[in-house]
Amino acid sequence: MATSIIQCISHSPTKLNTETPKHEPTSLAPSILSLIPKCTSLREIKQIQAYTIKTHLHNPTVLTKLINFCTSSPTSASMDHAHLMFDQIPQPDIVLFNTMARGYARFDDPLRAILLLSQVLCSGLLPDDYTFSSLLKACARLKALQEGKQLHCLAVKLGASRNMYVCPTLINMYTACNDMDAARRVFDKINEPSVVTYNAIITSYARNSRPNEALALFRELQESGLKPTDVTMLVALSSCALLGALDLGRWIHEYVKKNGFDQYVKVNTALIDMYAKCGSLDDAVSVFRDMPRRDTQAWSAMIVAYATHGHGLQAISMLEEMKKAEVQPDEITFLGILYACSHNGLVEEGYEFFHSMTDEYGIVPSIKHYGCMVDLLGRAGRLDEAYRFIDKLPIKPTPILWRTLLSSCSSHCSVEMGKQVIQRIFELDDSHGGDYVILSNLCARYDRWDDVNYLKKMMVDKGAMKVPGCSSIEVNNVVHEFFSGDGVHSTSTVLHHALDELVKELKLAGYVPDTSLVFYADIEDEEKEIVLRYHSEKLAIAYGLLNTPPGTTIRVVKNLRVCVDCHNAAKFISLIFGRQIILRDIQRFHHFKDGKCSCGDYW
DNA sequence: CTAGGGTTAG
Repeated sequence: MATSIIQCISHSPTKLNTETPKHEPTSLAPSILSLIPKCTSLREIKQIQAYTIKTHLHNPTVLTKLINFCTSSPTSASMDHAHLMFDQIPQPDIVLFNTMARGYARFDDPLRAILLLSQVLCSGLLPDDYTFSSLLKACARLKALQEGKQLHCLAVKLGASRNMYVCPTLINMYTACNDMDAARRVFDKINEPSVVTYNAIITSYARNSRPNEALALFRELQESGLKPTDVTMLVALSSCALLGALDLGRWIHEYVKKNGFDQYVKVNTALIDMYAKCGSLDDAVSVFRDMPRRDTQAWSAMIVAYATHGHGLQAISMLEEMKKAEVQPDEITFLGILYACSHNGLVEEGYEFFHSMTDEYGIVPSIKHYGCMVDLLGRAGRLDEAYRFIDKLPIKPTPILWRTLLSSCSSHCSVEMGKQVIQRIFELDDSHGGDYVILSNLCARYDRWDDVNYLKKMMVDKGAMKVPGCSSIEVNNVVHEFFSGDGVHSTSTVLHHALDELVKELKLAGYVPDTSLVFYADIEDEEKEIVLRYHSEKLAIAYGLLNTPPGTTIRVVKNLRVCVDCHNAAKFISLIFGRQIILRDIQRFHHFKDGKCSCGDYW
C-alpha cells in the first residue's frame, strides 16, 4: 500500500503543474482526497501535501483531510504537522477545530486541546457535542477539574450535557479528577442512560475501589433491558476481582460464553485476572490455554497471576514462551517478572531481567520497577544494598519505596536500619500510621519500649491514621466483611465463641500466639492475646469453617498484609481441619495446605 | 471529527 501511493504520486505527470490551468485547481482534488485514507505514514501524507502544493491543489478541503489523518492516531510528529497545516487555514470551521482537539486530547498535549476552546469562542463558533467530548477527554487526562467543570457548565448552557456522547465523557472526566460524587450526579440526571453511560459509571465505581456499588449498577443495567457490551463484561469482571467474588465471577464467565464475548481478547484477559485474584489459578490457566489469540496484556496477566500465587519459575517460563510466540513484553510484563523474582528469592535473575528490560527492550524503568528491585534486595536481607539502590535512583523516591524497605527491615529484624529508613519516610510523609506500627512492633520485639512509646506518642501527635484490618469471605454469594476486633457483626457472639474454641484446639496442636506483634505496649499479655485472636483474618477463616461444608476450600481476602500470627494460625487450621485456605492479602496469595503455605514463609 | 475499557511495586 505504501509504495502504491508513492508511485501514484511520482508517476503522475508533473507536467500537469504547468499544463493544467491554475484557474481550475480543484478538478484533481477528488482523486487526491481518495488517496489520503490509504496512507500509512506521516511521510506519505507529507508527499501528498508537497504534490498538492506543486499542483496548486492545496486548498482547505485537502488540508482538512490531511489534518484528519494526522490526528486520528496521533504522534507528536504528526500533531506538529497537523498544527502547521491548521495554521494555514484562514477560517477553520468547528469540524476542523474538533479534529484538532481530538488529536491533542488523544496524544500530544491535552492542555492545547483545552486552549482551543477560547480560539473556538473567539472565532464566533459554537462548540458542539464533538468539541465537548474531545475537550472533556483532555481534562480527564490532565486531571483538570476546574476546566472540566467550566466545560460542564458551558455544555449545560448549550444543552449538550445530556448528549449521548458527552455524558460518558463527563462521567469519565469527574472520575479521573477523583470527584466520584459529581460523576454520580451526572449519571443520575440522565433519564435513559445508554449502555456506554452505564459502563462509564460502573467503571467509575470499580476504579474507586467500590466494587459492590459497581456490581449493583451492573445488575440495574441488566434489569433495565439494555444489552451489556464487552466493556460491561470487563468492568464487571474487574469488580469481582476487587471483591474476590469467585461465584459471581464464574456466573459472569458463563454469561460471557453464552453471549459470545469470549471472542474478545480483553474480556479473556479480564477473566484471567478475575480468576487469579479470586484465588483460582487453575481457572485462570484454563482460560489462558483456551484463548485462540493472545496479546501482550493477556500474557502479562498470566505472568502476574503465576507470580502472585507464588509460582515464580512458572512466571519466568511464561516469558520464554511469550518470546517464542513473538509477542513483545512490555513494562507490565517485566513488572510481573521482577515481582516473581523478588517473591522467590531470585536475586541474580532479578538483576538480569531488570537489565535486559532496559538494554534489550528499551523500556524505561518506572518507580514500580524500582520498587520491585528494592523488594528483591530487601526480602533477601540485602538491606544495605537496597538502601544504596534507592539513594542512587535517577528519580525522586516516593515514601512507598522507602516503606518497601521498612517492611524488609522488619522481617529481617534490623532495628537500626529500620530507624534510618523511617527517617527518610518522615522527610516525605509522616501521616502513614502503618509505618509507626511496623517499626514499633519491631522495637517491641527487642523490648525497646522507649522507642515504642516515642513512636506511639509521635503517631498520636501527627494524627497519623492506621487503616483498620478488614477481611472478607464469600459464602453463598454473599460477601461477609470482618474488621479486626469486630464486635458488631450479627453473628459476632457465636463467632467469637467459636474462635475461642478454635484457638484452644490450635494450641493443643502446638500453636503459640505471637503477642510480640501487638502494637499496644501498655496492656497485659493476656489482653494482647485477645486482640490478636480477633484479628480480621482469623474471624473470616472461623466464619468460613462454621458456614461451609467440611473439606471446602476457604477463600479469604484481606486489605492489608497478613500478620505473622494469623499466617501461622492458618497453617495449623489447614492441618487440623483438613481445609485448604487461600488467603489473598494486599500483595499476594497464600495457599495453606497440610500445615504449609505456598509462600514458603519468604515474605 | 464523536463516548465507555482488561494486566501495574509496597
